[in-house]
Amino acid sequence: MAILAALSNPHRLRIIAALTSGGRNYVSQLSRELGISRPLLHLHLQKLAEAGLVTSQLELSHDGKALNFFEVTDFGFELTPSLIAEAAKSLTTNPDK
Amino acid sequence: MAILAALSNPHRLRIIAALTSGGRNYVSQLSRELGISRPLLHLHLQKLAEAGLVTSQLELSHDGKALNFFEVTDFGFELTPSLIAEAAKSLTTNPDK
DNA sequence: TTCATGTGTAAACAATAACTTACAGGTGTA
DNA sequence: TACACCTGTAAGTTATTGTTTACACATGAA
Repeated sequence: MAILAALSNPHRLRIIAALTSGGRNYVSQLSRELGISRPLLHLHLQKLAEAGLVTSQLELSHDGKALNFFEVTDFGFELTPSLIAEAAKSLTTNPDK
Repeated sequence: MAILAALSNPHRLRIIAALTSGGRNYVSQLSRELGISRPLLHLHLQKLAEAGLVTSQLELSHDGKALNFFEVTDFGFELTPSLIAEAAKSLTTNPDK
């Protein structure tokens, strides 16, 4: 559910695409490549991370800057009516929001 | 993309679940079973139909009422980083919204 | 005719999500 | 010190969704 919500946004799809094709990257660099503001990218990365679609690890560059690298987890989900029906059961009992 | 957006809503997941488990159903009846108002259900069904996840066909009941039956299409999608990366290409060239 | 059923949709409002701007802090180099 | 990078986040605004209420119309039965 959180995964579907995370993927229902053009920016976030492009973020995953960029990280998939170009490999891991840090926030500021990625924001330049995608042409979206850093705070906005930060927010989207946050949602993707909450959904477990990306992970981050803070690293120190050679010149001492702290860079937060993101990369996609190699997830795999299948979307079929029956699987959705199964997943939807957790909605009635567990009011997600 | 429209598919992902359509699935990123609790109501719509429950609609698919209900139609998958209980088979085809018409709007008013479904709204009673799910406990959501008919206009609201109508709107959600509309979005699901636009995404191609459900189809509808108008039928006449024995007593002459026009009933609009909905059923799920047996779709199947796989969600992986590379498939998303591929799908995201159509976003840059084709501004969906 | 009136009532109960079914259909659809427009309009107004409420709740979320998206986005920008602005701030606060860190390091290394000139 | 001042600048150029990097990080994060809070606040305010705009845009998008979701939701309700109310309308309009059609059919069969009482």
